[in-house]
Amino acid sequence: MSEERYNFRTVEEKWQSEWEKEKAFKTDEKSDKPKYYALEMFPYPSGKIHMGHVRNYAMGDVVARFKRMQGFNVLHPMGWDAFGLPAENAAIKHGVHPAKWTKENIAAMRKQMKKMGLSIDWDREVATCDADYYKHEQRVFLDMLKRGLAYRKDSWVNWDPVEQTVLANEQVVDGKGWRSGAPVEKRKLSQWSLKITDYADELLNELDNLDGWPEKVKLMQKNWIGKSTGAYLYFPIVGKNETLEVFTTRPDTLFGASFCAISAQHPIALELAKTNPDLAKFIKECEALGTSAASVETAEKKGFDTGLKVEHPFAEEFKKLGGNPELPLYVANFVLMEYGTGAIFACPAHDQRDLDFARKYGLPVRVVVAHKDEGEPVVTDTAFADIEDGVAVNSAFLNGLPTKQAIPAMIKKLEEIGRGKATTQFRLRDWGVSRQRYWGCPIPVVHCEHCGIVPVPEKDLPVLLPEDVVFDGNGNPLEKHPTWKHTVCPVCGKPALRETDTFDTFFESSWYFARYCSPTLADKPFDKDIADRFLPVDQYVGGIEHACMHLLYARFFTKVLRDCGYLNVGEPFKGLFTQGMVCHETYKDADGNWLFPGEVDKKPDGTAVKVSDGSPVTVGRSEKMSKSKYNLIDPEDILKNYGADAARLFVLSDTPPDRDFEWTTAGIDGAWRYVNRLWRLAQTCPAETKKPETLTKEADKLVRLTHKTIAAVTENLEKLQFNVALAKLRELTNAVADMKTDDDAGKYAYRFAFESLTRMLAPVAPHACEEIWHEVFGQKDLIALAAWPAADKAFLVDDAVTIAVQVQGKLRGTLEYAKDGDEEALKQLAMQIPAVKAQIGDKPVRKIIVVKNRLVNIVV
RNA sequence: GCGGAUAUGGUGGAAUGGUAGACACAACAGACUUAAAAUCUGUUGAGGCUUGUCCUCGUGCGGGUUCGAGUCCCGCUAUCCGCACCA
Repeated sequence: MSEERYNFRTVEEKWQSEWEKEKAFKTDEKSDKPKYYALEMFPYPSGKIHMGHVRNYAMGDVVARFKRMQGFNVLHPMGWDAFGLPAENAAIKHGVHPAKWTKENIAAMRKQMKKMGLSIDWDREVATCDADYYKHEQRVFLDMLKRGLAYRKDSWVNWDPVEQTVLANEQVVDGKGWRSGAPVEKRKLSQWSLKITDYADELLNELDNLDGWPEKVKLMQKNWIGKSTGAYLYFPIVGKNETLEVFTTRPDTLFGASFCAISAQHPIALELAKTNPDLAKFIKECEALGTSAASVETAEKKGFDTGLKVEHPFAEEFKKLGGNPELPLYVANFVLMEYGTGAIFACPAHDQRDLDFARKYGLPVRVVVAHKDEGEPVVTDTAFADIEDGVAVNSAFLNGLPTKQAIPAMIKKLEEIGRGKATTQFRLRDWGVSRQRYWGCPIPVVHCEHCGIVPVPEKDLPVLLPEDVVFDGNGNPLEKHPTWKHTVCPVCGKPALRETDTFDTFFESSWYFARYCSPTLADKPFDKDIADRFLPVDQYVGGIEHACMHLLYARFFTKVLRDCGYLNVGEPFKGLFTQGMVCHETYKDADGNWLFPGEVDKKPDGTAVKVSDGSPVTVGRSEKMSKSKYNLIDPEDILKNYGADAARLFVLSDTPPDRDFEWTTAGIDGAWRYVNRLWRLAQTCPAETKKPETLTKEADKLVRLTHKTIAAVTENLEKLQFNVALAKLRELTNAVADMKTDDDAGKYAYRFAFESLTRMLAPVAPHACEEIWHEVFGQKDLIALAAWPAADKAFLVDDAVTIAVQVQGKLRGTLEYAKDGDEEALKQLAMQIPAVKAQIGDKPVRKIIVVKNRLVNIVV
């Protein structure tokens, strides 16, 4: 206590080992306290934690510690999303085995995370690449197979013809393989899919019950599921005994049809390409875009006229309206095979994409929807796609019908003549879980020539990954393994082949939150009773980038687990919070090369120079920290030089947690100074003083402020408004520092306020607060397990309030007035303010609006 | 392209439709010091003059609703996130 400077290194180390020794954060499954499950999205073990992790885990840890102090039995676990591509890339590049690479990365990251002082029950740690973990999901997969939820389906993949390997979307750069540089091809593979679409309605409907989720995420999931009602339409192909089936949400625009278009992967296109080399070439061109929807839809719209014609379902009427009932059929690069039927009919006047395409290829544009008030639109470069205020025109039997009635009217007519039928379509597609990769969970089935696909019997689980594999960047290492895939059929006993695909890593992350409930249970994924007690997760914290895929897959998986009898809950995450990214300024030297922050010396005027030679540096805007832009700050350095408390304080201060956060040196310096200031205030904290009969005015003010701060901070933390909570705590800190301690009232108030402050800061800066708790307040037990302070309501309201006085809604003065005081007298007082009088002048007062205890507004 | 979000001083941001700028950073001035660091005190949205308990303007841009709009509504612009094999 004699040290002037706070030594965070010894203090942080001391309490971290103390917490570990005491098993302070171990979750007692038998506790009768109410449970609280706090969870952050588990990390991929890349080898080092980054600032995004620091921000994420700081938030989750504050929630966990806050709830623990509020008396909850908190479950706060951590683990590793340990399968995935980077380990395999490292194996190809550096020759290190994925298992070894992953294990070492986990050890390094665990060490860093422990230095953050997170209140985690490390006894529950899981790594998804352990057979003890993945064997359970093999069993769940067999359940899915039994229930018909897992099935084989042809899917398109990016194929690198040089590496003979399937590429991930991120491995396709400008239509070429990132290592080989060869133009990618699309290949159709028979792969495992899960019927998430069976659950589409439930996934959609239950969003309404997820009150603890941000509206934006629920909206994104709703749009991702994309339930839309519309119709299938049938267009006979002229001169052939075939019919083109299309899906549309706007059958009411059928009389505006201009052409039909099919995807480059549509069976008709593939068939025609066999005898048409130009079309084959065009399809190749489309394939070079890869399989990602974004690249397909942002590419310049291109088409290829197949020469085929399709017949309009209402050929007679269409002819009478001046249309040519034989519509050209194009292959178009923007039509997705995965959605609907892979074929569309195009109405350029009322769909922007169709219009762009029609203009390019000189196809007709027929207006068939008018605005109900403004009449027929003039379509030049902008399609009129409004459905709220549209009315059908130039459309035979639909004329005059508002769009919303025209749609069902058209469907009814189509059904009558057998040229279409109503349907509900989901944008959501079944979840393709097959990956042609080594570093993943083996899919537990056997392909037998005689018996077909045979599940591996439960007694033979787990199907283990072989360790002796070769990584040369060519093909799937599992497929190429000399012996591994050769086995015998569990049914007939004849030689058979193992499935060499592994699971998508989203499979592991879809149920890890349940595994934490029973992390070491050998014969089952988790104990049903314990899972039912601790699930759903009360507060889940992670990045917004997972809004659709991970969060939807986890919801789906939970429902499947429920239906297979593993647990009773149907939704995994009761509360969800999505934090923003961590950003930093970017720097480039005169030659345009990126520079690390450490290579740059910033001047007070905002300009910057290179440390090495003083040459000028261009300061770019703040962007998401990334390796490619060199704008990284290593948490390791920060923890070493400033300590965990300062780092945690900084990432939670100033910026709302859901927004992007800008890392600055000034900011971390400021947080570090605050920890030191707290320490100095601790040094001057008076010894325990009996509460005097009456408090001085100043002491009373501080006590009141303390209670108000407790109330505000409690509310802010419940809402995860860490930045606002910390601002309030700063205010209280300033008030404590201003408190004179030359009388007993002052001594009492100081100590009371400072003790409350210490408790409230404990979740954010746990080490410093623990030290103060023991050294200044002489406590024997941990502050981590102490009680959260309670605000006394009697101190929350003041006798006098400040009333704003406005004229015409503009502030002209303020008044101190008794709380809930007489309104008539208040009005008179307000009128007496000179500035108010001056504003009113000789204008008559029309009315006076009084908002109780807040303001008076005089309208003249 | 489609879907989702964001925009307030020099900077990060605060603000149940009711006193815009809390809290912090930076900057400037002062105290302490041989000096620096640290610390403490003060000033700090812009403009104006009559320097006041003053006036005008001000929350990305253009409109609207209201006694009153950063907040609600309509239309833009810019930036960010996701788009199904990165996790």
